[in-house]
Order: sequence, then structure tokens, then C-alpha cells
Amino acid sequence: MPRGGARGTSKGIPSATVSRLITYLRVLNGLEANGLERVSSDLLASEAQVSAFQVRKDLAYFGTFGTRGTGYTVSNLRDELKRILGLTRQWRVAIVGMGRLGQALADYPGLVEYDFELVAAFDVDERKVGRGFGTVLVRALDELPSAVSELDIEMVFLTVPVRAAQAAADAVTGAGVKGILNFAPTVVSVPPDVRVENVDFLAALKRLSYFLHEDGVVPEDPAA
Amino acid sequence: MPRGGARGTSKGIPSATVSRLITYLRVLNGLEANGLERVSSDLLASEAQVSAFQVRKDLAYFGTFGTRGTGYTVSNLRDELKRILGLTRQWRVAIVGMGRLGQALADYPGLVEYDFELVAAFDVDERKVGRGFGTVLVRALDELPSAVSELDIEMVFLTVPVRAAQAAADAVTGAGVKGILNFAPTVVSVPPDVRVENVDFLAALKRLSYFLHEDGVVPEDPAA
DNA sequence: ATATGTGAATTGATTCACAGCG
DNA sequence: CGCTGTGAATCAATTCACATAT
Repeated sequence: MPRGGARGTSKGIPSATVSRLITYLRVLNGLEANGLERVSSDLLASEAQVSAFQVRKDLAYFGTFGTRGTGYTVSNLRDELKRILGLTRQWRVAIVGMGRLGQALADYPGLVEYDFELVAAFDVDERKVGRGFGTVLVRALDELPSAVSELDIEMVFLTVPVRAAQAAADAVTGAGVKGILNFAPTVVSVPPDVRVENVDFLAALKRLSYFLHEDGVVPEDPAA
Repeated sequence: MPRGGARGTSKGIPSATVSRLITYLRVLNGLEANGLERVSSDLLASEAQVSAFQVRKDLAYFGTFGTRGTGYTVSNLRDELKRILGLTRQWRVAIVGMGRLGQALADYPGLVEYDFELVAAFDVDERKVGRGFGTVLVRALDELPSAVSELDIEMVFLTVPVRAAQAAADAVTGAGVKGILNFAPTVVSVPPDVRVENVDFLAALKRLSYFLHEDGVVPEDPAA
């Protein structure tokens, strides 16, 4: 019965809204780079490919940021969105699984740019332990619990094979990490206070397969 | 204002359903590898981390695949899902943008495994043209129109920088490709008969930031 | 007895229309 | 007047209860 203090911490915000806020933030950065100072919900909407209603409703979940009759100030709205999304501080991340993908992420310059600081990397493979990638040395997986508290690791990129994903997720959450960016093409289950976001290239590829295929498929007729 | 253009599906099937079907297929493959022959909606649901109602409703959009009182035959349901998802045939794909990510995808063995055949790669950079990655040679971008028809390219992985994404998408759709797997962290707009699926690691990372940050944020108090 | 398949109820998200403020 | 902010209406998705088949 969620009737009482509906004003508590932001619950009940559609996760589609969060995704769109990220798009709005990108659009604003682009507009700002072009020297634009003001923006209307209409312009923002067309750039983000949603309706203006949607833009205003999404923003309204978090407060009122515009001026009636005028619109929004680009830099102001951009700052508000960064604040809402938790992007005004650094996040300390580690990579678990230093295969091809883990190595690529360790070298990715975009991380630093967006204030995500890579502070550790882990792998089970003895031969990889001690090697350096990007700014970090690879550690053995059993160092994870101590490293999480010593280095204050807040998020982990899970880049291990499917067969190792659940065990690795258990180790990560057992060590106290509350956020997992899961690149393994599988469902991982975690305690309720841990958040998992999936980055699933193969699933996206199969969705594409479905939608391209779709036009040629006739659904079964339940005429019985 | 995007009127009428239902971005979901053409047949009224929730796109969340399509995503879940992909998960069910993975679960079934796992169960089959373990020698299981029968499965109930309950088991499938718990493995996929959804409700059994959801599993049955998702399947019901496409037909009836189970036996009352018994459940589903693993191999049969797996085959049906592959058929529904368009995964019973090969798909011919090309990569546009042979930077780090494009190169990594060209080498990725998972593509072949899932019947996605890489038939071409493109880049604007003169110095990359002619080099080989995986099974293909890099071509100049202006060869795209002829290559699409000659090689029957059906999907493209868009792995170019954000600033080049829209122009590249225009070139791709102009050449007649109907499916784009967009890895660039930006919205690309395409004609209504083209499907775009996004693989957006930075967006997932920012969603994680939001949800971890969330607990510490107090929404604005309208006492001004 | 058991587990699927499905109309109906419920919950959630999006769209709308216009009130409210600059 | 113009454009934001928001309750109300519409639309979509999920949950449920149970009839139905083996």
C-alpha cells in the first residue's frame, strides 16, 4: 500500500524516463557546443525524437527547470540533468574479466572523459595477473573483497564468459558492490539492493533479426 | 511530432516481449545442454527472472507451443523461438566504421556461431582501405551502394564516431539497408521502414550512475 | 491432477488539453 | 501571447483467475 509519503526518494520514475534524460543531456551538450543558450521542449523533443509532452513530463518528475513563455536555459538544464543522473561526481569502477572486451574497456578513453575512474581489474587467469592494461594492473579474483573496500569500488564491469557470469556476480555483490554493468549475454541474479544494467550486443542483434524477419512471418492462426 | 510511427512493433507485439523471447531462447539452450527435455512455464520464468504469467502471455502472441498438464518440449520450443526471431537463416552483415570497436567486432567469433555472416567492412580513412580484418577487406565508404546490392548486405553495424553517425546512417539507408545496429552514443534518424537497435554502453553506465546515486538524492522541494 | 492458454482486471506509461506564469 | 507544468484521459503492458486440455 504505497499511499503515504509519496515524496520520498525518487521511486516510481519510469526507467524509460531515465534513458530519455540521458538522451536529453546529450542533445543539450550538442546544442551548447553550437553556442545555443536557450532551448524549448519542442526543439529538445525533435532532437531526441520524442514528443514535447514527453520531454516536459520527464522533467516534471524531478522539478521545474524552465521559464514559461521562454523555455530552458541550455547550460542550466544540462547541469540539472547531470545532477539528477548522478554525474556530478566521480565513480570508481573495476573490470572483472580481462578478456578481449575487458582489455578494450580498460583502454577506452571515454571513461575518464565522463568521470568514471578505473581503479582495478580482475581475472581468474594466473597468466594475466600482474599484467597492466590502461592505468591498472590485473589482480587475482580472490583479492576482490579486500580491493573493494580499500579502493572504494562502486561499480563493476562484468566482462566474463557466460558460464562464469553468475559466480562472478556473486563474488562482486558479496564484496559489497551495488552496481553491475553486465556485458555477458545472460541473466544474472543479484540481491535486491544491487542494480544490474545489461549491455547486450547479441540481444540487440537478435531483436534486429526479429524486426527484419517479422514482415515475412504470419503468426499462427488460433482458429479452432 | 512523430505521429503514427509506432516504434514498438508492426504487429502489436510489445518490444519487451521480443527481448524476453531472446532470454527464453538462451535459457532453453542452457537447459538443453543439461539434457533437460521438458520445461514448465514456471521453470522458464524463474530462470529468466520474470513471472510464469509473463512467459505464457509472451508465447501466446505467437501461437500455442505447450501441452496442458505437461509443459513444453525444450527442443521444440527452442526451434519455435528461433523461427519466431528469424534465427533460422543466415543474415548478411557489414561493419561501417573500422575503428577499435569495428575491428573488434570483425574478429568476434560469436557472429559466425549465431549465423551472422560478415561480408564487408567500410571506412572513410584511406589508410585503412584495403587492410584485412577477420574475414573481410576494408572498402571505401563510397563503395557502399554497389556493395549492398552485390553482396546482399541486410544489416549494418554502425561503429563510427558520434559526429559521423547520422551521415553514415543516411548513406547506409540510402543504399537500401533496412537494419542498423547502432553503437554510436547518439540518436540516429532513419526512414520509417528501417529498424535501428542501439547498443549503448555509455547510456547503460549512466543509468547505473542514476540508480546508485538515486538513494542519496532528495527531489526538489517546491517551497520557493 | 496438473500446467497451459486467455479474457478480464489492474497497473503503468504516454498523450492530451489547458491552466498558470513570464 | 508563448511555452512550461500538470491533472485527466487514453493507451499499452502486466498480472491475475480460471476454463481447458491431457
